[in-house]
Parts: sequence; C-alpha cells; structure tokens
Amino acid sequence: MARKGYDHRKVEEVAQKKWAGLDLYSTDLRDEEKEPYYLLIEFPYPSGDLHIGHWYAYVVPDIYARFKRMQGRNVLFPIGFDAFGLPAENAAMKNGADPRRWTEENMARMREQIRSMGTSLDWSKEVVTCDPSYYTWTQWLFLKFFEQGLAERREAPVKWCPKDRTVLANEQVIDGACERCGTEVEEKQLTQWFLKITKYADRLLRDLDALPWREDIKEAQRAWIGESEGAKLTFSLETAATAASLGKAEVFTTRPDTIFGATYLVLAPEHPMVEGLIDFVQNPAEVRAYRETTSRKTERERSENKDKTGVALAGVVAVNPASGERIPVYIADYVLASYGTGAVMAVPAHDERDFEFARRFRLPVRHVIAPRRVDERNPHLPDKELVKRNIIVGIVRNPKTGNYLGLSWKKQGWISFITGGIEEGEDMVETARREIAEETGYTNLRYVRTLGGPVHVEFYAAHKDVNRIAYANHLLFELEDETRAEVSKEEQDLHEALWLDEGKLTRDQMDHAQMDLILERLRSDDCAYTDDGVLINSGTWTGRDNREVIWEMVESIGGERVKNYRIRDWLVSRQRYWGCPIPIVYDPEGAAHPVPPEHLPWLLPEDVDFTTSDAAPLASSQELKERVTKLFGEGWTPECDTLDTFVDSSWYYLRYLDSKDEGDFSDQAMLKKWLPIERYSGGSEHTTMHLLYARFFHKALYDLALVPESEPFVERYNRGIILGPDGQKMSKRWGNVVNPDDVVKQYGADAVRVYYAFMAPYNESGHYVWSDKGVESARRFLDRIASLADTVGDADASEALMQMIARTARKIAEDAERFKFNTAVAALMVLVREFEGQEEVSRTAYHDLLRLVAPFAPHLAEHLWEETGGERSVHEASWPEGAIAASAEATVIVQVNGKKRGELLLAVDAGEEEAVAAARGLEAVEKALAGQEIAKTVYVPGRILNLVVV
RNA sequence: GCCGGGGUGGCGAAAUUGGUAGACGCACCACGCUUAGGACGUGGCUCCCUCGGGAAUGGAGGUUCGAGUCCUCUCCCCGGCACCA
Repeated sequence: MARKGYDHRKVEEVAQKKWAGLDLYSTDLRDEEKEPYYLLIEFPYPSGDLHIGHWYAYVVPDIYARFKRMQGRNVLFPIGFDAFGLPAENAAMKNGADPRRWTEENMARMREQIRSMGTSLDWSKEVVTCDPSYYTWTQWLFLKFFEQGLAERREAPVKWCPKDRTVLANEQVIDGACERCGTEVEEKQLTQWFLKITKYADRLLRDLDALPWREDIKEAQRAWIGESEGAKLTFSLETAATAASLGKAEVFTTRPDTIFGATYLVLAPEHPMVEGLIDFVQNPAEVRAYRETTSRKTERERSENKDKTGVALAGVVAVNPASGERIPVYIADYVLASYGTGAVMAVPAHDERDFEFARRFRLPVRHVIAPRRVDERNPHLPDKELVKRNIIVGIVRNPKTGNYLGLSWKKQGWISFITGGIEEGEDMVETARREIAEETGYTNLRYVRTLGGPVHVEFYAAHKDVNRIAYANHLLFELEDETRAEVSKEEQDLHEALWLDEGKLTRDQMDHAQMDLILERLRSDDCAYTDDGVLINSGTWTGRDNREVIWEMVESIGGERVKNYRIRDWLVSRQRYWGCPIPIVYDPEGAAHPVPPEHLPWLLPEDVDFTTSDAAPLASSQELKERVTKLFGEGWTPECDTLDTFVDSSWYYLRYLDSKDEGDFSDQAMLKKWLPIERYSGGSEHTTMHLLYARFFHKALYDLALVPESEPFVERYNRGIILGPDGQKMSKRWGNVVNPDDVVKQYGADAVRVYYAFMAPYNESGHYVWSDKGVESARRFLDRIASLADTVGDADASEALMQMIARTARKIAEDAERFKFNTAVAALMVLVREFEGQEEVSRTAYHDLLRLVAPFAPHLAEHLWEETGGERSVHEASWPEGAIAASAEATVIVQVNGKKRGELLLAVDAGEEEAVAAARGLEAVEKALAGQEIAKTVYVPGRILNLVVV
C-alpha cells in the first residue's frame, strides 16, 4: 500500500470541470428513451450562511440521483431559490443594502457551495422566486384562485407579530409566538387576503390515506387539519321575562346525544350575535367589560390561563330543542369564535370544560349518559323478567382507619357495599342513611359527596329471580363515631358488616361490576364522564345506547350532521416589502379588482422606503401609486401587501418542467410526463406548512385542470437533524457551527458525502451529532479504494469476486431504494476488504467497484476511473448488475432445544436425515443432547436445524 | 391529556421480516512498527464466569421447536395536537 491518500482538491476540481464539459447533468425533459424519474429536494432560502448541516439535505439525495441515472432512468434533479422573504429585508434595514442585491449575492455564493459538494443538480432549470419571470406566474395563479373564489379578502382576527410588523399564518405561530423571531403575537382585526384551504380540508385529509408516507408525517397533517364529526343544532334565544324571540343560535357539538344534559349555552365573546343581545341583557356594562378584556388578551394569555371565566347574558335564555327547557346563556372565552359556530351547548356532566365552568358558576350538572357495566359472574339469564331499579350504593369510610364498610353475604359468599332501592320521591341521601342503619347499625354519618352520575349495571338478581338493570348512585359517607343501633334478625341472617382496607376494594373481592368506576371516582374528585353509555334522563331516548341513536336524535331535533375542521383559511397577506406583490387594485369605492393578465408581471416597486414605514412598505412607493392611476384611473389604489413566501414555494416544482416559458406557468405535456414527483426530500419543519400548502395548491390547480394529478408527491422523506459536535443544535450563539469549507478543505467533499451516507438511515427523524472522527473514517475508506488502483492488472477476476460484486450491487440497489445508504456503504466496505485480499486486482472488477462507489464519492470514482483507463465518465456507466448464481452450499445453524450448538456447511438440497446425521457428528451437539432421545426435529434447508429433546 | 413513532453494546447503528443478536463504523484496550508522537498494521471489545459455559435487545408475562421481531400488561424517550366543543 504505497499510496498515502489522494489529493482531493485537485481531484474534485478536475472532476467538476469534466462534468461541466460533458454537460452530464442537464436533463433532457423530452427524452423518449429513458423512463423519467423526478427527484425533488426543497429549494433553499438564500440566507447566505450555508452550514455543514445543509450538506445533509443535498448530498444524500444526490447519491440517489446518481444511482438512479446509472440504473438507466432519466433523472430530473432540479434546484432553485426560494428567494423572497424577511431576512433579505431585515439585512437591508440593518445595513442599508438592497434586498435584491443581498439576495443575489447570497445565491451566487450558494451556487458555488452546492456545486462544490459534487452534486448532480440540474442548474439549467433553476427557478428564482423573486425574479419577475417567476413571480408573474405566481401572480397569474393567484388570480386564477381569485376567479374561483379561492382567494378572498375579508376582515378577520389575525395574528400579528409586532417585531416583524406583519401578520402571520396560523402555521407560523408556535405556542402563541412568532415562529421566526419568538415574539409573542398579538391579535388584530384586519382586512386581509385568505386562500381558502378549508374548502380542501376534507380532500387533503382523505387523500393522505393512500400516500406511502411515514405515519408520523401523515398524522401531523391529520392533526393539523383536525377533522371532527358532529352536528349543528339550533337553539332559539328569548328574553327570560317575556319569552320574546331574540333570534337563533347555532351550536356545533360532537356529542348531540347529550343534548338533554345541556344546562346552559355559551357564545364566544366575539360571537356576532352578542352585539345585538346586549340591548336586552340586564348587565350590559358587565358584558361589554368582559368582551373588552378578552379582546385585549393575547392568544398565549388565553391558553396559558385555563381557569374558566365568563359572564352571563342575564335575562336571556335559550330553548333546548330537544327538551324545550329554558337554559341560561353565557359568553366565555373558552369558546373560540373561529371554530365551529362560535357557540356551544354546555353539558357539564359529560364535558370536562363545561364541567369546570359549571362548577365555577354553580350551574346544574345533569347526567344523561350512564356508563354500562355487565356483571359477567352473574349475567342476565334467558326468559327472566327484566326489572329496572334506581338504587343507591352507600360507601362508608372510617376516617380514623381509612377502611370502608362492607357487607359479607352469608349464603352467597359475596362482599358488597350497602345497597338499596330508591322509592318513588325519596331523597338519595336519606335512602342511603336508612339502608346503612338497617343493614349495619351505623347511624352517625356525614354525607361527603355523590360519586359522579348513575351507572347502568346489568346482572341477574338471584334472590328475586329477575334480570336486573340497576341505575346505581354511589354516595360517600364518613363515619362520625361508632354509634350503632341494633340490626334486625332478618338482616343479620343475610349478611354481616365488616371493615375492608383499601386493598380489598377490587373487582376480584367485591361484588360490583362497576368497581373500576367506584375506585376511579373515590380517588379523584368527580368530574365529567365523557365516554359512551346508556342514555338516561333523555325523554323517549332513555335506555338506548348513545352511539346507536346519536344521529337519529340529531334528525329528530332538526339538527344537521356536519364535519368541522381545526384548520383555518390560509392568511397570505404580508405587510412587508420583499415578497410577491398581490396583483390587485382597488377602485374608488374600495372594491378589489384583479390586475389584468396583460399587466403581469405586476412589478415590485423599487422606490420604497421600507426602513421607516410602520404600515405596508409598498404604500410609500410613488411609482406604484402613479402606475395604478395611469393604468386604471384617478382614485384607484394599489394593494400594498405582498404574498406570504409560502405561496411562491407552493408551485415551484411545476415551474422546473418549463422554467423559461414566458407564455405559461409550465408545460402541460411535461406535467403529464413527469408528475407526480416520485420522491420529495425535505425537513420535518415543513410538514404542516409548505407540504400542506403545496398539496392544497396542487389540488386547486387540479380542479382548474392545470395539472394532471391531484397529489403532487408520491413519497415524502424527512431527514434527521445534524447537531453540532457538542450535541447542541448548531447555532452561532453556541459557537458550534461547523464550517463546510474547512471540513471540505481537510477531508474532501467525497469524505463528507460518504460520512453522511454511512451515518444513519436517511428517512428517520433522528438527531445526529456531527463528528470529525466520522469524516476521517470515511476518508480512510476512500484512501483504501484509491490505493487499490496501484494493484490493478490485466488478470481475470475470480468468479468468487465477481459474484461478490454482483451481490453487493444488488444489496446497494435495494438499500438505496429506501435511502438506507448506511448499510449500502457497509456492504461496500466489506467488498473493498475483499479486493484488498487480492494480490492483483482485475481491471474489470475494479471498474465495477468504481461504478458502485461513483454515487457516493463521485469525484474520486471519476479520477480513479480515468487513471485506470476507463472511458469518458464513470457517471455515464451503468450499474453493474451481474447475474447471481444460486450457491450450492449453505451454512446451517444447528440448535438443540433452540440454542445454537454448532453450524454445518451443507448442500442446499440436503435432506433432513443427512442433516441430522451430520449434526450428530458435531461434538458440541452430542454433548448438549447428553444421550437423550430426539423428540422432534425442525429443519429449514439452508437455514437451521433444531433438535428438540423435550 | 389525546394521537403517532421509538427503546438493541460506551456511541451511530445492523439483523434476509419468526431462524447465528450486535454486520459496518466511532471510541476504547493490547501488541507490532516507531527515538517519540501521529499515521499505519494485527488482534480484542455486551455482561458474568470456575474457560465447560451462563445471561442478555426498557420491564413483566404469553404464543412457538425457536421471539429484538407476534400477543397482553407496564415503564421510559421523541414528535404532533391540545379550552377545537
């Protein structure tokens, strides 16, 4: 091994020049021979500070692009720049630079850096979103949306970032703070442009199912869209005193089955009806004050403080459409104006939030769903009379000992709490006191509380010979002292009282099928029961299963079955300069009109003072004002907001297919040929933003017949995150940012590529600590491959080596499909070791090796290919898929009772008898058998032989 | 809290989908080369051990000839959503 590594700088420079000379990476989109493969990576924002983590995003997909080309596919692997955005503007404000120049300088630098990685990206189709030739089509598409009613201007509460001085989309607000700068967002009522993504919520959700994406990505989108199925129910509002009609309030609920338990109604403070109702309430000042306070609260303040607040609309009542009951009406900020109908029917017995509110405002709790428990030890018997009863279960605790009072049933051997039927009109607490006294003698009891609502318990009551349904009400008492009255002879014959410690309170010990609920309710203070069960106190529905009748109930009260979504319309207006101008003008009356297509691109003005303006910077442009006046007339005014940059990036992948076209946004024939994109690789931070927006855009364009498919991306891969060498997120603040230029200077681009490929599987959400040692190790591996060149000769390669090459080629191809380049590189390492064992390496074999190495280390492979007499470029060579001969022999693992005791080299078609005989020849096997008889043998030819001796 | 994804050596990870657990690397240890260090080479490297083996894939059970892989329960970590009715 004479060679001590290679001169990577020279090798890289020469190779990159050679590829440029051969024009290897300009994809011919119209090629008819090769099958197309569209591989997409998220195009970068030209921030100017490309760190080593960015390499991960480019070089690993590049390995795949190169591999696919060698497999004979016509690979489209394009790139561009997402070039509008705030940082350019902020830099401009800070340094007085021009945003366009700042952006262009950064792009120039990044093009060089990305090329230096040895990427095979196709720059000939580059798109730059801030170029008028691009954004003219962004504007054109926006106007298409406008024509379809998918772009709409309306007043709405919006999230405002005071630091960036612009509104934000919901997706850009994280925990009530601006996603970009962390400033707490404010809520403002503004007139803004929205794209109606909510119209597509259902399809965005449904179409996810068929996509072969990772489940966590799909789940994140599902959660973001947030579908819930329920009903809209209408409550009439009237004055309490005179029953004069005050209109109708529509509520959205997912639990219309609990309608009989609605004990009050809540409107969001911002609900449009409230304004009108104020005239009729007895406490208008209070209502106004509450609305004022809530409107001043930020999103974060509202969600941080979950204590319920609200104000009654005194004198207003709502009529329950199911029961006709009149119930009070409140406004409270736990009801959101922006979700559902902005109004809810409150069912404290079966909704935790309503329960909390009811407790605070002392509103009644009415149970209408009873959990169902069936006593499996005592099930209903056929042909027995069914008797329903309301009962109490008296639970008596002795606070001194912590024990509970039970009854031991003499004949039956049961242990239970004290139970008894409630007579018509009898008070439950009185019933319980009476029963406890009669059955146990204890009379000095303090009533503590009732444990939740009634429980529906089904069992066969042997002593009465009937099938029973008991609605059990659990009442908790505490023993005040041991005072005991005498217990009658009859009762004493049936059972005797005994004290149970807490550990005895289990279903195993106690004769109550509802023990789980009793324990749960004893442990924590009672709260809402939100599960399913049997309807009670619900008029004619009483006794029915809630899920069975839920939609019948909706129908019977004139409700409407609807789906509701958490996702809100996409707010796209930005009060910033460096973005795509919204191609809208306003007539003197203030009505919005599209800028006619002949005036596109609707250019971003340049005479803008964006450093001082507090409103939209475009408002300061004289040129824009004059332009509008000139084209549309006196009194017409421009739209001064720009579009969210996520609009620009929602369709860029379509533009790659015809990036220079001045007559259309893309090319229909090419869209048909190249869509959908086979694989889209990016970062997890875009799951509920870019990725969702792009899917929405694509569906809207599909409905406009502008694209041929309704989903843009077949597969989506989210890569892991590269941490600094200290295990922290790379950041200038920590001083742990790894500079790619330094690393590449020392180890070479190929070493970094191999390091990233080998580090871990790509499509996983892991965090990986950057390690110089890892790159060093990758470099050592490359040096070994380079050293092999010195041993290349003209001899033929052994069949064994050629077989190993073929198997490795297949292994890498399989791993590459799943982006598991870590195991692919491992296989290459094993193969290289095999090469190192040869005295002379055959040229053909070595060239095969270089072809396998080429996607990973494209520069070195090219250099060695040329050095050892390869033609043109290794990157034009095909993937070496040799035939793999079936091997005649295989290692069979010999086990005794499932434990490995040895191995055998056997013909793959060896029979069981032969295998057993051979195995018995192994000393370790005989020893393990220890003379015992073989009861059973399991033989999988070519794999395993298990001898079982009981 | 709800939903999703995961827990395998000191670390990154493998494991033909029920058939040799830890491939391939990093780090570490020993030896060799060397004046020395580095680089390189050879070997070792889950734990325990009386050197025959034994235990081990977060934990506890189960199914199976055989379980990292399948089932039940449970603990922990990561991600998403969260006053969404």
